[in-house]
Amino acid sequence: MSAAGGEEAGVPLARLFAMAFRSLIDALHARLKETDVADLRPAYGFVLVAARDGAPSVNDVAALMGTTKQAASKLIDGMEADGYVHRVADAADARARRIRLTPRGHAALRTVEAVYAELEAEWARVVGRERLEALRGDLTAVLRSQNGGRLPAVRPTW
Amino acid sequence: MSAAGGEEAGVPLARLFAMAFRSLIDALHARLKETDVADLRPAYGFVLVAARDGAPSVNDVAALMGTTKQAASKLIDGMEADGYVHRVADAADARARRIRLTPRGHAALRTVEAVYAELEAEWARVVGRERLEALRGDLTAVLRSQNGGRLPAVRPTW
DNA sequence: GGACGATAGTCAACCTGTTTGACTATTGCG
DNA sequence: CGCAATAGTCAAACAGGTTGACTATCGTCC
Repeated sequence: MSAAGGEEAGVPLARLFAMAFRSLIDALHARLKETDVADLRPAYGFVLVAARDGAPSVNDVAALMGTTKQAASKLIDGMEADGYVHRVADAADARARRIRLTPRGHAALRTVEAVYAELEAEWARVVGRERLEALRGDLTAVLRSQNGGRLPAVRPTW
Repeated sequence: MSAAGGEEAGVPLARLFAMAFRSLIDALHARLKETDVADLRPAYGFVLVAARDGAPSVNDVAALMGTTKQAASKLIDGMEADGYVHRVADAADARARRIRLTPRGHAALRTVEAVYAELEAEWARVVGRERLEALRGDLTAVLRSQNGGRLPAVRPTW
């Protein structure tokens, strides 16, 4: 008797989300293993995207990830050591340091996005593009509605 | 179409899943804080449900969670110490030990299910019951199709 | 009916990532 | 100015997980 059995009735959404997340992240990093960004850790991708869209501070990263700023700082330390980002002084606030992508970071982002796009395409092949976008829209709507219009932090509380 | 770089343009599904999972788990445990099962750790719920549906072995739990059997054993140690489950000998295999719910485990499961049902109901209130079930069905379909018909492990690889 | 590889589980050591707590430097505001 | 609030770091402790080694039992093949 398998512990993964008894699945016919509605599987709890929490479990589905956990599996879906893990599934995507695992597949992504499995494929990245064969590229020049094989050392990418799971959390890196989120920071890379954030750094493309803006120039997040340590606190921004902490808020994005849902950790303390100390943990965010260490995460950035790692990414900096791996050459993906670097810290730059904030022109307007001498306390703050902003994260910027290095050339390697830009390249990594492009690779990640290409591979990730494939993964979503494979999902679309199963349920159809339309349902996939409905799913994205519904999820976004619920998360925003429960969070004052903003999106919550990403890191699973485990 | 909204301004470039905004979040309205497709948020990556991986991120949405991560946020959705965290959101549900956080809300669940926030509400459980005020019950008699305040010491429930995030992973416990999955094991409780598995132990309701069957009598999982340590290896079953490891497969369900996506960890090593050592980690699963430790998890069960904790649940046993907290009085939620206990290990019983397997009638057919002297090597195996099966997990069973204690009375407290059953009570906890009932509480968790009641609170969790509320959470899903709140989701349904935003997107509608129908779309929620479509979402559940689509997710289940994709995960199964990519996993030889079975559902994959739950624990996020982080 | 033994021998042997495979399987279930545990123990112990270690590793990684996160938190808690304390501290410095800068900012904004009364 | 004076001072609370904010941005960030350092350091120690912790939690949960992994790797590796080991025991006991099972199943199979001869």
